[in-house]
Amino acid sequence: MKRTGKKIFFDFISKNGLKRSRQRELILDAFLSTDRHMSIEELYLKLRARHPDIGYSTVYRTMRLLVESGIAREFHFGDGQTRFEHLPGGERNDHLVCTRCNAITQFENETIEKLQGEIAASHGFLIETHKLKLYGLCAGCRA
Amino acid sequence: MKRTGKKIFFDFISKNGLKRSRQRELILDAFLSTDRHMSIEELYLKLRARHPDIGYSTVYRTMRLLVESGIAREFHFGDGQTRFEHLPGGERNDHLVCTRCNAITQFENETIEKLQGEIAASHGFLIETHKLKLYGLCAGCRA
DNA sequence: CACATTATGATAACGATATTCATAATTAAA
DNA sequence: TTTAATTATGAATATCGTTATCATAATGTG
Ligand SMILES: [Mn+2]
Ligand SMILES: [Mn+2]
Ligand SMILES: [Zn+2]
Ligand SMILES: [Zn+2]
Repeated sequence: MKRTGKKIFFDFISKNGLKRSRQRELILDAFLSTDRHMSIEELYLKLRARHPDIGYSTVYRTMRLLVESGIAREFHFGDGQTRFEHLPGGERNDHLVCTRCNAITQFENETIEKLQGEIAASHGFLIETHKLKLYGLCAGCRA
Repeated sequence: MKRTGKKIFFDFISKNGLKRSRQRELILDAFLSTDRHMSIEELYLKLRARHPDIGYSTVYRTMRLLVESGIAREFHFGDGQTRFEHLPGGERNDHLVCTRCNAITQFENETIEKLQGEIAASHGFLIETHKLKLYGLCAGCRA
């Protein structure tokens, strides 16, 4: 039985004495219904199409709550914009980032994960999270 | 016989029809004489102690030139500020970053490097550069 | 030296994000 | 279901790192 993103978020809301709102639910839905790596601006534009009354600030504020509640995670690629991805379904820390078309592909490699742990241990370091980005040209852009 | 950072930079300057200046040399010296990961602000403050006439803009512009000339490299950790490190001595892409005291330790692992290449190849991806950050608590902060 | 060109520093502009504030919506109590 | 306290909202403004503008100064080549 899996706790859906929605449940997690609204549990977080009530646990912290916050209140539900139409906007928060709309933003959450928009975020969950889209593939990873949306920026605030992209979410805002997507929402505004059907709900022109939602404010930019509310998107910012709600995304901050999604991060605090643990169902979203911030990502910083090269451009100035913060992007978000969902955590349910597992952390996605490892990406191929195309420097020409900005395409982003996720990957994961068990051996690398294990080696990261060994390296940290050898420094007495306790890993909380990690990021591995390979920047370059995607197959399409090389052609 | 190694080309010093200074030589590389001023070669770059003349090769591109630019001009030497007292400020550029001071900024370069300040950068080279400090350990990695200085931000613009930190460099500016360090310089201003002895040379109160140097402008913020010039530090920005000069750091951009250092990056273009290949002796410096931008880094974006979590905070809003861009930081720079020297390249002479090899690229340093892999770091342990302490989320409590912000200590940064560099590491490198041959196997991981090799696996990165294999992963990229399997996606038809051409790597230009990469970053691997392990975030967590350093030995000191765990104690 | 002359003079064309680039560099400088102060200031203003910029874009992403955060904060303020008056008003609206939510929630729990009565 | 009303009430009243509390939180949320959207518009506007502020903030912060960074970049652009511009008048003046320094550089360097002939
Ligand atoms: Mn990973
Ligand atoms: Mn590496
Ligand atoms: Zn591409
Ligand atoms: Zn630490």
